[in-house]
Amino acid sequence: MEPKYNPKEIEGKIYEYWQSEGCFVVAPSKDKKAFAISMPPPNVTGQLHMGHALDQTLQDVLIRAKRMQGYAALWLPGTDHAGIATQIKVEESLSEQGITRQDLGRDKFLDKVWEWKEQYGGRIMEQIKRLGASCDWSRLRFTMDEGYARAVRGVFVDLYEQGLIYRGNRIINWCPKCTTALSDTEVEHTEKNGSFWHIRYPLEGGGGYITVATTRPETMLGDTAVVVNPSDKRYKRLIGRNVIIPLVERKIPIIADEHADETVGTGAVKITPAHDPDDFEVGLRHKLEQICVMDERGVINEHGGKYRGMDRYEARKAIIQDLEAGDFLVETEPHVHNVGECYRCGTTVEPMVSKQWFVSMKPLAKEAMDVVKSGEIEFVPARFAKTYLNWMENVHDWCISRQLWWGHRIPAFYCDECDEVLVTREDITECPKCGAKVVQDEDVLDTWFSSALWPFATLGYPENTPDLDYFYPNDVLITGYDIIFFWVARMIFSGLHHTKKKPFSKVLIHGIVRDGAGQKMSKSLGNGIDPIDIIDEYGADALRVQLISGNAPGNDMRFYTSQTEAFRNFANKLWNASRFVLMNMEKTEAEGGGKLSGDKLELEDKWILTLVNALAREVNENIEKFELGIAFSKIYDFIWDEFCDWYIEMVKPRILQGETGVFAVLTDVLTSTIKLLHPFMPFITEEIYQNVCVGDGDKGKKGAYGGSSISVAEFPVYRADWDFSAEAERIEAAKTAIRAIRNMRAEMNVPPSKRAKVIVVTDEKDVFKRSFFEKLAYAESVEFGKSAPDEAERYAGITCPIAQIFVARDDLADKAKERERLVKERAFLLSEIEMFESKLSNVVFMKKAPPKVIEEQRTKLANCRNMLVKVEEQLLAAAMWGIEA
RNA sequence: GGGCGUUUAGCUCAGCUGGGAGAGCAUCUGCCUUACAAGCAGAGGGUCAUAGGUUCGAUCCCUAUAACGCCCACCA
Repeated sequence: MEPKYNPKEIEGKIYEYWQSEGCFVVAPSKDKKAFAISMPPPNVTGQLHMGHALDQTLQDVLIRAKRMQGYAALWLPGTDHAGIATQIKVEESLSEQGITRQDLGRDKFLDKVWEWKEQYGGRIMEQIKRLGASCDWSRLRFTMDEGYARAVRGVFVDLYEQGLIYRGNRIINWCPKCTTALSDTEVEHTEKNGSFWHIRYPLEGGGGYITVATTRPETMLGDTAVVVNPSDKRYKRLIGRNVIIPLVERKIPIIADEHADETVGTGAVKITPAHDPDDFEVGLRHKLEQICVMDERGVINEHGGKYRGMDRYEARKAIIQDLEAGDFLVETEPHVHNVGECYRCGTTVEPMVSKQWFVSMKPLAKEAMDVVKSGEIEFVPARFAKTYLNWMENVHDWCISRQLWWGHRIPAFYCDECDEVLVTREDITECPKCGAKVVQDEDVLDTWFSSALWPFATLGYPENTPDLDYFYPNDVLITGYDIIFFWVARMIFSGLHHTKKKPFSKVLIHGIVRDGAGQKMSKSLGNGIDPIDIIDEYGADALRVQLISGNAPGNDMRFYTSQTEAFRNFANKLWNASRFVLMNMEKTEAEGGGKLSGDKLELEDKWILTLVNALAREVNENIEKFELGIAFSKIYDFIWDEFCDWYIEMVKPRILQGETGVFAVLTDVLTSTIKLLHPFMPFITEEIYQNVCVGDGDKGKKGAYGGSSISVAEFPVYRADWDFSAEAERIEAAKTAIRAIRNMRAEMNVPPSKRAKVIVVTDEKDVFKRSFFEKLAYAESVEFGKSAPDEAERYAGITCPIAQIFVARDDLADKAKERERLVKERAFLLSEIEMFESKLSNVVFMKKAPPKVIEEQRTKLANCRNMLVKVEEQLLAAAMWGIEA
């Protein structure tokens, strides 16, 4: 093993080893319980970003832990065709050659997209492998592969036949750049500074004006009414009269509707049913005409008179100029309002009436809410259930048709002759009713319509396959809070409706990864950090644990490479500890991994075994609660602080003396520890396992990846027979003593090279081993005594729980510093004592506090008092030998 | 207009169901102590946002306030 851990050298070959051993391939098994996670499918042509890395890591930690715990653990990977995103990408690349998709035509364009998919489709999966993801790659799926497409089509037909999918002319969000309809979730709202234009609409036949206010004057081209509130006294007499739209010169009525709010604007609202969701509703109530004034690119159409051919913003400018010129513009008021933007391209969305396909949400939403309310599906952290329910409560019908070419084509066929609409599982060419030719709907389905089926369509649905039976419902879904509505919600109602089962039991939600300045990482800002670069430099393990550490569930986190470095260092620490064990084992030809027998164990062995044992228990508990970061930090602390800094140092003298039995403990502890760590840091733990952990299970040849992998080893659990709490406490006392000596020496600036005689006064000699002080506390020699040494002035005294330590101070330090230390110590003890005393003399505390707490306080008080006595003795002695106290 | 989150050491953040606050980085001091300088040993640094309340006891529970951030919503 090299002195420095070099992840780059080993990660690739380890991943290959796992794959060749088939460590991640899983099948239904009678002997095992299933545990299944479906990977949120990334965009097929996308590239790995930090958000994925976080998401993948969480899933991998869980699935690896479950695999080791003996579950048939399935992590099913796959990619999403990502309709708009992919189509835009391919169109962009074509436009570099000056080609549009229309030039190519639908079929040829789709060929190009498939080519594109073939070219880039494997990229992100390869990147996910770099992270160490333990997916069952034999089950890789794609949302447009053959079986999946059948599932999607079947579901569409089912919903249609059940009356839950309908086609209708309704107002939808339209992206003029992507030239497609969008669902509500695909629109992002941003606050923008705009204007509120007050415009005079002259009354028909003269007699004045009614002033309306609007933020989008260009829509006046499609106005079909002005509404006022029926109780608005200002306008009561005008209800029923007509106004003439300025510039347009069209006559429209003034009507009464509650929609108008007296307190907003002028209290009179112009109504454009074809271009505003509110107005659309008003229009329906009053049977108003819908005049669509824009084409699919947001350009004014033939209904716009002289403005025809202008882009919507050009038209707005021109209209305002003309209004001003015609003295129709009363006022221009600055106004902040929310503008909807396309989540893919950022273009301002245009509400438009259009014929689209919709999923009827109300009937589906009820069950989807019940299952969360009852706790059958549990969100972690729980607060996201509220977010989910709130959304589901107010959900609108879901517009699922997209005017794109890349995606699942809507399986609806229209008859040329009899206008029959046919929604079918198989393609048809002629109308079964009249025999005329039929044409298929041009549109495709919302990508999210197909990804909503992911947990079951990937397992064979609609066929009732053994896989579906065994791995469905999934156990956990892991994803970011930003796609709860897009995906999680839709999977829940889709799963419930189509399979009659919930798709998963728990939803683990995480936040997003931001850059060091707290900014969202994005391509346009150029502040993204490429996970692959990080892996290249620091290793996948370091990246993984960084991503799951130091942040509360569901919260966002910031990414600092200084953190990655810290975890890289941790990997190196573990590496070197393992190297130490291995090197010494080879040197002494000791056998590791032998059976541990309790009667041969030293105190410190029992101590460390007790700690690993407790660690195993806690890590299991934390993982069960999805507290992965907490679990990891416990392992981290154990390895670095307890195992490396204390245990290994404690046993070094034994190794030097040629004791070989200690290697059984060393390898046992190391093996348990790296098993616990493996889900978090899979690569380094495998490498160590293969090199050091001889004798574990059916391990093959050392260093050759010959035998079984740690990834399928048994996960450590708590064992009552390895719990030596009493002995462990003794070692803590020894540690305290050693720390106290170090502390004193440091305060007096004594270099480690200056060794000093140590006298230990204690009743428990075996706790305070000579070698501990020699190795860990720079002792020159160690003596045990029954009481303080005679020439007290030649020693610095340190008071600890079950011992008093005297360090020969002849050459160590000046007396003034020593006195200072004692005085400080005394002051500290006095303040502690005062605090405990006041607590214990509080009658209400004594009456109400739990006995355990009272006992604790008492013990602490007693300890402090004992120590105070010793400290004062020393101060007294100091006074006797002439140091002012 | 609703809902949610955050506020803890110089920086970034932990702190699981209340019993006197931790990590990493940074800073300071001393060490190349044969696993590791990507290291070892020590140190400094916090009235846990503010004001009330519950409690024997509050960083933790309740109420209000402030600042910042996020999500949802058809206010022209």
